[in-house]
Amino acid sequence: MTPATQLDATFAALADPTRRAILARLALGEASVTELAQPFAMSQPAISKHLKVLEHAGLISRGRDAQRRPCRLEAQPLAEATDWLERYRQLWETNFQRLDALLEEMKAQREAAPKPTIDKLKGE
Amino acid sequence: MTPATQLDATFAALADPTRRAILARLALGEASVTELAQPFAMSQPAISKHLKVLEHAGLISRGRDAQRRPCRLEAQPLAEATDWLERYRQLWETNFQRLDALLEEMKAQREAAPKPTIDKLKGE
DNA sequence: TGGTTATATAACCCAATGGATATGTATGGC
DNA sequence: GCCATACATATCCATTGGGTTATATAACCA
Repeated sequence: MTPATQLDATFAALADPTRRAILARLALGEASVTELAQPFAMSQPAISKHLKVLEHAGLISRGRDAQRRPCRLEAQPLAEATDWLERYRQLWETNFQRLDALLEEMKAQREAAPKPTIDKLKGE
Repeated sequence: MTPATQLDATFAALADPTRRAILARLALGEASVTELAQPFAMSQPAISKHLKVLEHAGLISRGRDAQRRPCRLEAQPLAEATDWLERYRQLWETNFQRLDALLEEMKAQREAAPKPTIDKLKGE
């Protein structure tokens, strides 16, 4: 899977509150499908579908214990998603600093050339 | 918007590669719709739709400069998403340590009671 | 005023998603 | 072998999502 596709799958999987709740539950330890389904007002097949999505995204893996198929959290895709977010959050912060610097600069020569764009954006 | 709904919108917005690319571009500084559309083999309305999704998720905001509607990255939802991910990644790590401890314990008394589940999961 | 540029909206298409119910399959206990 | 348990798969349905083209709106320019 290409990195972009992996991120697609990871973020798409995380976009559903049921699936995030399942991951939250799995962060406390492995659990069977029935155990995972219990808190939700939803059919068991619906949960199985969600688990399939999570498994396809690599966010969980599953074992076998008699009839049970215990699910377990896999952290690597979460780490990749975090990395992506962190990277752009940092870029944004530096950009924000640059913007602030720009505003300072403009303030110094305010009368010479008014530029409404930045001021407007800054105010929002 | 409830926190869960906000996370829904944020992760759903991030699940599309075009939208992630737009955010990456905006991390370098604000840009107009046309500028954002230029790198993509996609119609302008398609980009406008993506921007609407990003704006609805609070990931961007928009100003006005004559006909242009400059877009600007908004970092707060990114921060919230990062927080969510970090929280569960950390929980998972502690859980992983507990699992390792459990494996040690089982190893010590291996002959008494074989439990295939954990071994299988560990191997994947 | 009329034209050009930048962007938004409308209407439509098709594929994917999230849910349901019904049924199939695998495993263990008796 | 038979039944129960745990889960998966099949099918269906309504909604959403990402794309298109065509058209409307908004702001500047001559």
